[in-house]
Amino acid sequence: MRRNATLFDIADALGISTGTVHRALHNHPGVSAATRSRVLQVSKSLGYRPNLAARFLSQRKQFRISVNTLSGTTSFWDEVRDGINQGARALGVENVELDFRTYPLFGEAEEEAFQSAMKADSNGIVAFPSQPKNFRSWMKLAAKSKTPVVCVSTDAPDSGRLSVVSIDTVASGSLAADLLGRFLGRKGKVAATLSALSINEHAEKFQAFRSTLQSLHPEMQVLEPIEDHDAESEAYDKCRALFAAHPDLAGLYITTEASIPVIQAARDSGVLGKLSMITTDLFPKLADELRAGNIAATIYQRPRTQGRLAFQVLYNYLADGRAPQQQVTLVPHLVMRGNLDYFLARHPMGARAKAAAAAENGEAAEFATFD
Amino acid sequence: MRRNATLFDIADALGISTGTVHRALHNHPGVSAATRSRVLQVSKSLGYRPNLAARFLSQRKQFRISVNTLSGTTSFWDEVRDGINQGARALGVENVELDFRTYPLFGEAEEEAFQSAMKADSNGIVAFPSQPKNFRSWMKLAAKSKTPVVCVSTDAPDSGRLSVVSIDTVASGSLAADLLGRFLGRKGKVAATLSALSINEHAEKFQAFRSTLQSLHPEMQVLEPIEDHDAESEAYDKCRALFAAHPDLAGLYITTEASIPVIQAARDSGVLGKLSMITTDLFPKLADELRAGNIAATIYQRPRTQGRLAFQVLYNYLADGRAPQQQVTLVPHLVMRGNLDYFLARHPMGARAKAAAAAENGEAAEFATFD
DNA sequence: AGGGTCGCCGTAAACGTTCACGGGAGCCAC
DNA sequence: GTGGCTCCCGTGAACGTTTACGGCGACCCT
Repeated sequence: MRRNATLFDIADALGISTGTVHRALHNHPGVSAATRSRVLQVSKSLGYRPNLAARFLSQRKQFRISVNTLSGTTSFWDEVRDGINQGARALGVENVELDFRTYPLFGEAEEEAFQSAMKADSNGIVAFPSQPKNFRSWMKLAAKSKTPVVCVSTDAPDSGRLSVVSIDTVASGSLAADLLGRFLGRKGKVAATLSALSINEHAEKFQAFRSTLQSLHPEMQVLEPIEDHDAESEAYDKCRALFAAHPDLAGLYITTEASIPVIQAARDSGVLGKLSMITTDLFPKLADELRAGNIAATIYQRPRTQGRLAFQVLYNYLADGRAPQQQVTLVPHLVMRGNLDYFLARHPMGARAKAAAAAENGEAAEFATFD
Repeated sequence: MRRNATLFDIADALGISTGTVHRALHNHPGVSAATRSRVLQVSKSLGYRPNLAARFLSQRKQFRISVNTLSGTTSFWDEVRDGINQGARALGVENVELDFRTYPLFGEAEEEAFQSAMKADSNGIVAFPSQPKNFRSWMKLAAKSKTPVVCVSTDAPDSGRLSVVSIDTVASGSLAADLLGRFLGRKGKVAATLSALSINEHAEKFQAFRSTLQSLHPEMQVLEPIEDHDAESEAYDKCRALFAAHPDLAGLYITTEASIPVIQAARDSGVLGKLSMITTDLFPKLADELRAGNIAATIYQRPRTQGRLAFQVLYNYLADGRAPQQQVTLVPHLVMRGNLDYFLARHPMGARAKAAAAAENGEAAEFATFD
């Protein structure tokens, strides 16, 4: 069982010192081209792989990662942060320090968080770009000091971000379409609400929803999308108008977080029972509606997994310099009445209780919250 | 930014040596009860956390983990092994050596793999208990040398295994029930096939399927389960008989891997078009049927994630002594025509091409296969 | 009193990598 | 010939933990 080759093995084979080998392998100055190539040669032939434990111990590098996210009303962002923590803990070596900066949706607090992160010499940032437009200019701050930024949940295209971790919009929209089609017997009129068509993710979801419905269930009719601009009252009003204008509406896909006002509108319009609704995300109020049978299904965007992957992407880049994929997308989970209990047990409220119970038994609570 | 407390800090505070501190913290002999408690006291007050990089470097421990799985016909087990590899690579430090032992479903090769693993001084085993009964006796081998065993995909109750990683059977069965109910307009007759009621997982899935259907869609009728005992011909024959006996059958839930013979039976009986079927797993042939619209949906059991978690559970136990949960269950994914392409891109066949493309761009292929 | 054992503890060398420092060779200029 | 410079390279000390070894009492036995 031969152990891995070390720097010393390479140095020994060439009759040089480990310092030179190290410089050669890392393209540091102070090595002649001839020796460098000989080192690379021998390194490859010995199958050298650096001992990461020794590296971490030696350079004692503490990555400082700033996490800039919303202090949202639902637990979505709590779960994202939880996933980031989880990713950091799963690391084996603890050489990363997380700075959480949270701010409300509106206002300039987002920019302040960015500036504060830069001032604190963060090595990397995980951020939610609430306004992709403005985000571009925040990003210039980070670009100055070559600080990599990974977007989570929403992309900021052409902003120079390192990568983005989000739900696969096409998979979400298409799944919703296929489901609604089968729930409704492949006929009838359906609609969809979204935040704004100007936001890429929402536009893509709707596009996927419509095109899938047209190709798989061509007899169905898709109405024009409804934009609520993240305002509850707008969602409510527009949906009441929708239900009034289309009394024969059979299905509704709510891509936004604000599903409660839509459900309320359906209730007030008296169409709650005869409407098949598919919503997005999962939180207590929505769970109640799901259990009551008022909505058929909800698409869970796995915030915890998003957070965990965002962290891992950023960490791998910082630690190894590995360029990640431009985008990392993941499948959403489908939650219906049938499997609702499974998700509630893993939800922050339920999971906390469960983690406490696990701790009683001396078990690790870590895996209680995997999805 | 004060760094973490070290052994030396503790030793210094007490005027003793690091060796003693180390012995005290690890309950090693050679320390008086008095000093031990003082060490623990100071350690806690300083918030000491061991530097894992230093630990790994020092003890240079190479965990040897044996992975005993099926050489199955579908890609399920390839994906499980892939996930285990992924878990090992994501570790940050490379101190684990994986020994893969694969064997066919029947025969005594499974026992041989166990013996071989013990002979090779494996520190831990990830195994699939193909025959939970016999498994108990294999486990005695492992128990002798206190080798922890984590079951993957199927549990072996009362066998002394450390933990099990599998799909949540209740979530699977209940989801299938809820879906079929809504696909069929909440009425009609449905059936389910499974491998054998004597296998816990299958019994639980069916039980969840039936009880969810009864509670959510009480007007529907569930027939007695069909056991195929993992034999394709038996599945085919019994399903032909089923279709003949119940021409009004509306839905079918196939919990087993062997869905192809069932589909063939439906085709030969001429009921393929009017039957709503939900299957399990995902492989090329099944993808074709899904794309053709012959089955409504399939429940993907996320073998890669199962493998990754099984590895992590075992590793955390070996490295930190953390007792894991008795069972780790995960949600299955729902695959329909709408989101099929997403999964195919991540499947071994598609993923290989994608990984190659990512490598071209200098990107890490690692995240191409996440789910 | 000498020798042996046992319990407690200090010492120091490893593990493999990183990095600051310095030294020698060569070269040019004054 | 002295000084200064650059280019290449060796040296050695860190990083924090583990572990084999040895030492120093205290105690018991003959």
